Amino acid sequence: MFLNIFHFLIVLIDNKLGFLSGTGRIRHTFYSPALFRKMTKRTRFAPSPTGYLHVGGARTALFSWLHARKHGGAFILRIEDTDLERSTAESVNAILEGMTWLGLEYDEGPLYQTKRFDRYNEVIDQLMEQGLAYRCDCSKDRLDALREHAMAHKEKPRYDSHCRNRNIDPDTPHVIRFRNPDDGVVVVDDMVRGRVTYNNSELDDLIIRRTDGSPTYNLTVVVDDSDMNISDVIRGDDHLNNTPRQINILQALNKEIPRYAHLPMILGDDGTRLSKRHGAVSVMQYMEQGFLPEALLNYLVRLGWSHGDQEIFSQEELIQLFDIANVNKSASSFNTEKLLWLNQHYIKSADPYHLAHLLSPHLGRLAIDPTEGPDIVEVVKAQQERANTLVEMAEISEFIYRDFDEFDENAAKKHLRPVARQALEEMKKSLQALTSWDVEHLHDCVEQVSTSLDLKMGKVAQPLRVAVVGRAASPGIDVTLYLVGKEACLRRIDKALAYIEKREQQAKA
RNA sequence: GCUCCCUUCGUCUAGUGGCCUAGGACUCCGGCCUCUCACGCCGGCAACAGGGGUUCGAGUCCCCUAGGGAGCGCCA
Repeated sequence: MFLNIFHFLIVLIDNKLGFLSGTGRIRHTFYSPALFRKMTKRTRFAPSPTGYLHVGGARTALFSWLHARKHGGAFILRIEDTDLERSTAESVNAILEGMTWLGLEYDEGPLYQTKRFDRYNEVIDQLMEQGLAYRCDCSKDRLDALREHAMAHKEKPRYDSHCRNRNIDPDTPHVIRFRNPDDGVVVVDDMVRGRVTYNNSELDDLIIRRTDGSPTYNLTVVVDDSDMNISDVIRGDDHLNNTPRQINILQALNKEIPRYAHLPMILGDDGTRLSKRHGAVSVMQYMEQGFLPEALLNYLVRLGWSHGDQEIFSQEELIQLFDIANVNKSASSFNTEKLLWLNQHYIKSADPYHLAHLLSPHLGRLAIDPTEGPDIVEVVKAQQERANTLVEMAEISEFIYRDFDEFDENAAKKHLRPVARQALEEMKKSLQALTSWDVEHLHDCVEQVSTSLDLKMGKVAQPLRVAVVGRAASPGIDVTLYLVGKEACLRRIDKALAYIEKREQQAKA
């Protein structure tokens, strides 16, 4: 019953997302001739929907996607949801959202494993018939005892094949185990790790069907990769040790062995395993924090991969230059500082119109309505070189849209002093008289006041800046005045003059 | 514990036996530019985990040690 409800939900989500996301749902049915499939590279990303898309998963997806794109192949998304307890529809949603934001479009999928139980059972039955799998009714207690005993004797815990020839009654509760070869070796010829050899004596008879009848990971992965004609399996290196078992199952099934590439993991900035305490781990958190997808992608691709000394890559360059063979073997630590630098780079070089579109929601979060102010594109142009993130850009642009409450203490102390009063008063007069409020005239205006008072431009511009912005940093003074607008400028200069006045009174008292 | 994997500046990396006096990037520190903040430009600090071999020659090949990671589930 639970299973059925679950299926129903998945189908619902599937349909809904297809409608919502729009991307990545093109089905390349023309690939169907099996022969043609074998000739083209087919990669997949196969997350289990038990949480959001984190940066490690995103990089795995990226490498897989690049490998497929580079070779003109197909990139397939498969949802590994056989763990009915932990899989959720929200997670599926979050993963698809993350991939869409990053622009990792898939050619086929999302395919759900929960929809393929019949096929897994078919394969398991086939293995049973061929004597390559068997029923086992060993109790949890027995298995635990086995494990404890092995550990105590400094051995690797292995199932002892106790039920191999016991012919257990199909009607009693049981699991099904794969009969692993007893001797010989399995060689994994990995595209990044090189040749890794395992002794079959290290492996045991793993469970492929649970007591409740559901198939387990190592079986489903093998069946799916094979059925979907995956030519290159690119995944995290936590799966390296599963690979020999999977190869053995594939061989028992008489199926072709795909090429493997096991990617090193991504660690937090302190060198320990990435977790929530490292701040942002979900790719959507990066969106919320004002990162551009191209920056995150560029950062992620350089984690473990390089092309000489090149740091900046366009998507086209990546597809052209990426080579899975150049991927490092060792784990790397996530460094937010460098990501910020890349983000700034992409903000700097982005099209202002495009950026304006992305900035709007971040202004919205500060309860600013971008239409109640100057052209947002002008704001973006003015701030493009001084923001590391869109969040920062919104924050440093707040003064354009509304009056600040207090002057920044240090800035006011330094620039809003009695000596600045004359400059501010002159500026006020001059601005009041100005008929065309544009950058050029505003620039002339500040310059003229400086000259007439025989002051360096900084002596006028800085007090003026603090008066109008509230703090000591902003775009060029002319652009700043222009964006704030005449009315607000005059109002704020008055406020600054009042501040100076008050300060003078206090000094006397 | 056992099996497998990994190890170049703080971080990401270049390096495929002589091009290495170990290069680039981020960070940091100086300086220039400048109306501020940024941007940009110039300069600086900083690494081959340790020990044995092989070789005329080792960051690069081999072995050992140390450190780190993963797997050893009726999780994926």
